[in-house]
Amino acid sequence: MPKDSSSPVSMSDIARLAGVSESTVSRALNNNPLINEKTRERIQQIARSMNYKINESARNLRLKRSHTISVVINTGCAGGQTFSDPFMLDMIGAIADKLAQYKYDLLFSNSIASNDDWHSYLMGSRRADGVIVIGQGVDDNPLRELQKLGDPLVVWGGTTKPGSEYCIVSSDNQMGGHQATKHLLSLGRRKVIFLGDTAHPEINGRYEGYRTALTDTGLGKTERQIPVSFSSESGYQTIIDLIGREGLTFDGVFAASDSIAMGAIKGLQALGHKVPEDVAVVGFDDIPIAPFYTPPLTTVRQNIHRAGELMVEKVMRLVGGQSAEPEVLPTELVVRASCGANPEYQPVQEFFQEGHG
Amino acid sequence: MPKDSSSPVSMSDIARLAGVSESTVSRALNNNPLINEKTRERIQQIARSMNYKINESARNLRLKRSHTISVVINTGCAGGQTFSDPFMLDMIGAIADKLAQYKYDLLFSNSIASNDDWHSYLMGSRRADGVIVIGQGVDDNPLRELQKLGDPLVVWGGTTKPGSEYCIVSSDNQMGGHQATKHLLSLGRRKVIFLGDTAHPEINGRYEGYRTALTDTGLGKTERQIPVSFSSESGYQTIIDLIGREGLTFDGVFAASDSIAMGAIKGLQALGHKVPEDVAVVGFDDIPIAPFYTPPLTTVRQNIHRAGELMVEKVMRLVGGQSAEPEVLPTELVVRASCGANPEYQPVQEFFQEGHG
DNA sequence: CCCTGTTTTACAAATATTTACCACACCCCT
DNA sequence: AGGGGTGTGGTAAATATTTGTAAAACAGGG
Repeated sequence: MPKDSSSPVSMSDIARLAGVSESTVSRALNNNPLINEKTRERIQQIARSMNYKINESARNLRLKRSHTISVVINTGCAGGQTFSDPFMLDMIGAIADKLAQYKYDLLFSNSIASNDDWHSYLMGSRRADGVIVIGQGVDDNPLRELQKLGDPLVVWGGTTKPGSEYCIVSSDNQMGGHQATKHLLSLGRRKVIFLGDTAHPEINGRYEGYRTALTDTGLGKTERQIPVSFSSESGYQTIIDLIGREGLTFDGVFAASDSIAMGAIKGLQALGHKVPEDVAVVGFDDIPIAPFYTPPLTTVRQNIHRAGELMVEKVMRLVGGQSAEPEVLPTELVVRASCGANPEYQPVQEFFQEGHG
Repeated sequence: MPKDSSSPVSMSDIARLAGVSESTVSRALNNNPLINEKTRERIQQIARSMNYKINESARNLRLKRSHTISVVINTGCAGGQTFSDPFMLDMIGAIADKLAQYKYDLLFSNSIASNDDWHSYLMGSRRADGVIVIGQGVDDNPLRELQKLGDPLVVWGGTTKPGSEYCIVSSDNQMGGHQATKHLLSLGRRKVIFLGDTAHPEINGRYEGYRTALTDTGLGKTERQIPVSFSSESGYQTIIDLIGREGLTFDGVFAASDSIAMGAIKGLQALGHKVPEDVAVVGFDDIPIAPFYTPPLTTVRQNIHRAGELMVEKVMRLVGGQSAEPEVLPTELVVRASCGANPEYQPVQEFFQEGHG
């Protein structure tokens, strides 16, 4: 029979049972060398037998910390409605796993508005010791503000803007954009459009890579960027509208995310255009469904797991008063069928190669 | 100029500035009627001007609570690697939004193993006032244990097992399975197989619906269930293996999730079978990508948003010492093209109908 | 002016933990 | 035998808040 739940066991209970003072219990449980090994063992034994669990509120109060990191999804779209991109969940999972290694808690927020006071909301009441923000957003003023106040902050984002000195971890978006676009061009495509909202720094990096690939090939004049938000609907509707207005004026699409790419492909198919024969499409992210789409999606893979780990490591350094440098992760082009390079592609090849991941 | 960050402003600072005692400040900030309206106004004004934020650790310590709810993803697959089903993120988002309304924090856990002591981990150190578990899992002993210890607990799951008295919110999985299967049968399919692991109660409910639909139609003998885990890979591989072994012995597939359904469709296509002509497929969840898959996926929609709201409402009741009843949400069949009923389906129809909802 | 009753505010205890400082005992050396 | 170091463990203060109780201030009626 466990203790009465109305009075959970506290340090003073242990102290009374062990016949020592509370401070001794505290030191014993923290393996403080001031305490004799024998007493320490005895006290820890009593604590175990009473199923004692330290009260984190009290400890955090005394130690002026929270042992918690806030994780914020910051896609810019207010209300937090439409962030169901699978990419996000993978990222949060990776962060959660790594934080658990550090025995830190993960406080999740998604409905934080751009005009809120982020410092007050995330750090002000000492709810968290540090913040990880996923997505740099269109307006990074809240992030700058956080950084200026000295809050430990790591951002998953794009390139550093001038005056933004917070620690950014990101994929090499320019490299990814370049890989994707060069690949399309190398397959003979001559009019490749870019689908994505360049107001987001991470998207803008992909756009830059796209542009340099075009100019490298002497096709700089054919550049065309169309702003699209982060959903499949948006990709679909944009393609329908565009072709409805102008006809099919392009033979390649580089989409800023896999979700957008899939919407775009559906739009092309709806209008009777074949992918990849008429239009080749490349996405970004390599979400889990990508190999199983029709056609299987050629895309740029980001190392989400490593990214999550890195962000946690860096935010822990900042919490500990150390410095943390920005870091850029390489991307990898995954060639499947939607680009036209690999019409025979079947997922099974991939899983044999990778030993089922 | 904000205060020196090394000494955040506390109640005693406000008290000194206002020339009153700390207790008066506390009551004033909590709008306690014991405090004269004029002093209250004055104190709140001072607090605002000093950018005062209450220290939640201290408050929680004093009030013996944490103002936090733990949310656990419990798909049973240890390590927390493969839960990137978009369904999960939608659910967590819905829960987070609703918790924010209550001004409660969301503590996120995913790497909790089945053999851990859930109570210690989630509640023991007073980290959370209650727990929401997403997924009943194959083994619900940890959940029973939590409930027996009196922890406020709400579970997203399937049907109640005998002896499990925790509060369950769920979709009407039997209804959904019945809708899906009956739909396939009404389209003339005569050999429909079920893809999913019935060890999970929620999946088992869908399987029950599938079975009753078959027996209702006199096709009970044709029942066939194949265990598949929660990923597209698994759906794909299962179909490849099955047809490789036995040839195409079925003309319909009801998959326990959209991810599985998409993997299965890809497997069928890989072997040269047409969907929906040769085999009709229906999924479950209506994830955002479903309308944009090829063919657009016929599926059973769950009201995730309402589910998240309900779970939060119920867990708050439990935290407040009230009771909370289980609740079952109706499902809705969404007919697109993968079942063969609606070959002309295009996403745009849907979005016009729903006003881009 | 005093008594009563009401309004307003102060005092102090309580929450569970950590830690700087102090005290006691013991042993060895002188 | 006393002094100084060392190994232990206790005392009390500190963290920021809430709340029961006491007390002061104040008004009104006799």
